[in-house]
Amino acid sequence: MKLDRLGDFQRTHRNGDLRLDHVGQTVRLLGWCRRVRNLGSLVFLDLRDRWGLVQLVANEETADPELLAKLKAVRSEFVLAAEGVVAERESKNPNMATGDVEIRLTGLRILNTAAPLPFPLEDEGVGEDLRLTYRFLDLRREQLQRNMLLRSEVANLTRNHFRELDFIDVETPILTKSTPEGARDYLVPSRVHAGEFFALPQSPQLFKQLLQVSGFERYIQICRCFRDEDLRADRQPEFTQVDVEMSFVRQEDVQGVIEPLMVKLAKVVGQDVTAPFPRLPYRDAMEWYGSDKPDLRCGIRIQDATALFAASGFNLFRAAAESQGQRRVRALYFPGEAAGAMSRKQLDALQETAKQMGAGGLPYAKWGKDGLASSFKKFLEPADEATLKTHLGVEGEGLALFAVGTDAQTSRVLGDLRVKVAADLAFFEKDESIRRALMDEGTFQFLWVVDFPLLEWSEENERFVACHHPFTSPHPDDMDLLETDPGQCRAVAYDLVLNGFEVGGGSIRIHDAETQSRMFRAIGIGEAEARTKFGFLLDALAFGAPPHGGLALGLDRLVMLLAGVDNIREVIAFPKTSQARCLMTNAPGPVDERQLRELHLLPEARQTYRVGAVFFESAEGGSAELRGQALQQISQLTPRQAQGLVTLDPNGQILDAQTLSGPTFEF
RNA sequence: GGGGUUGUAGCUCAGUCGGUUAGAGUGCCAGCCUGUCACGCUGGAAGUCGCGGGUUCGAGCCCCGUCAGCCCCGCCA
Repeated sequence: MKLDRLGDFQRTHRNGDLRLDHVGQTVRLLGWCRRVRNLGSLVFLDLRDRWGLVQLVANEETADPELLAKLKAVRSEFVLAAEGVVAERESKNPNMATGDVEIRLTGLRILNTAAPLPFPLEDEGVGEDLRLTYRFLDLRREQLQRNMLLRSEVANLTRNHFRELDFIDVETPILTKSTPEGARDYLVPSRVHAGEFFALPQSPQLFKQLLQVSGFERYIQICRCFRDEDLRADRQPEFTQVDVEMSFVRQEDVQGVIEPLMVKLAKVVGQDVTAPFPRLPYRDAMEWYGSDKPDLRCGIRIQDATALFAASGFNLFRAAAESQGQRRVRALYFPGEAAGAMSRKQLDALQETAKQMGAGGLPYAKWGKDGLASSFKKFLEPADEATLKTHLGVEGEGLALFAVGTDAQTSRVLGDLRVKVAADLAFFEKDESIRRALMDEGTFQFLWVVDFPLLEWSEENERFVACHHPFTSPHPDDMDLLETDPGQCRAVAYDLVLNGFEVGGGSIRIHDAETQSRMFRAIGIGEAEARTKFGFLLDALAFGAPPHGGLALGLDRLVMLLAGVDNIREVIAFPKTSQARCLMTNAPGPVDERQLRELHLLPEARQTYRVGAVFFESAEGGSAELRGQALQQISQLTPRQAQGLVTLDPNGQILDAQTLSGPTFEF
């Protein structure tokens, strides 16, 4: 098909903006054909641009035959420039923003054709591998256009927010140094320095701290970070971080800068949230919610029920009560008729889930229409039941689930079931207030989890490792524990949590060399090692480092939650699959051997040198040093007639040498 | 590294107990159609049943392996 040129065509309006006010005006529009409806001598076409959709029309009576023929040749996703007059429609479409008007065509340019798309843009259920292979088409879909627009809006609001607060945006290196602690690094081989590597940043952590030493006081960067770890629905190997660092601040100061930003961002998607957000110590979060990132849309709390079973006939529970706190009985109580109506089959399914999370079983007590049903009913005297009901706060119907074990075990199981079960029950629960208590869908529940432990014991490394990172300040009240009981030492570290997702994390940093040394010592990094790995940081701390702290927000995850989608790929233009591939570009891919050699990742190939007493040169390149070696070899081999072919391996070892007869001038 | 799940026409899917020529909707192509807007009607083309092997008289279906997508555990300072 012969294409038209854009030429001097100038767009006069955005397609989505046209209204009855425009009737009578001649307009020039650009965009893609969403669909043609050809009724024979009357043809409709929906033209889409970034701002909306408008209907074009032409008919046999009024339109130029050539124009009509051209219009009929248009297929979905052709790129068009259209000129026409805005007219009120004969039959209006109330489902369309521009549904009152249409454009009576007076001119049409086909700027480009389009092959039939591999998948329909309207369809929601298209396979994700296909969508990722043709991501440029996928991004034409309304949902992704909306998501990318939202993301852009969030980034702009964020920049403006920090700009108003006098933060400075500083770029930090992408080619940087591998950090020994934490996630696996993506490595970049250095061509100039054989055998050495850059690492892509997991975060600009040290740089932003050094910028505080430099005196910038308030730093912000929206930057890409990289972690070579396995993916999840909310985790990509490269991701964007809103990176913040401030001098002369306490934890509350950092939080006080972030909270109003969250209020603004929530507002973009019509959510009213109020600052300050609740602060929840890590210990309470684990005790009440079994998670360090609790979803507070669910109001149910884990309760300790150990003491109730001190004299129980149920051995499992009594043994825990007698374990002196080593093991406990903890419970979740879900009120409501939906909970009381849980079937045996559903409870069995829950038990399976619990077992997969490492629980031995899932004892339950259910108060339904027919009274009490329980997996340990035979051990429950009427008096015990009454105590249990009082303790758990049972009124009317409901379901209690129990877990027995160490705190870590029971937290994990109950923390997970808390949200899962509550969400399921809320779906069926008829009582509005109970439903809200179970799961208040459609709200944003921010909170800060604070007072994280500074260190945790790593079985793998047989030493303590930093929970957050090794630059996190110990809690001032716990400073002595660093040496006496490191596991109990709290950190001045805080996570921002939204609806069960960690959307940010930060800490007050260590700003004096002595504390930093104590920290390194606590995690088994010796003085020499600290010097090699973090020498520049230790130096910096020695030259007037101000007290400082900050935080990083996961922009992708935040936008995901704002967009109300359950996958981070939906808010990233060109994401990787869960196997860390790009299906569109097929990255990562193999590279030429030549490239590998340049990067010193493959040994240099064997090389044959033509050498002679008068001059020598390489036949196919080779290395200058080895040419000299080849010459030496041939002169030893044939002292009088030093000319020939010498093949050396990359280390200069002779693989083959032969003399050539006669003078060497013919080279 | 481990577990689960999916893979059939361009797309979304159905496919019974292992049994004749693997179907539907949609998209695509052609024709008709003056008020459509998921236009309608008629006709047509379209398949390496992810790939490889095995069992069987016979495999889309059963078995083994493998690849890819998705979810989870480990991992993610």
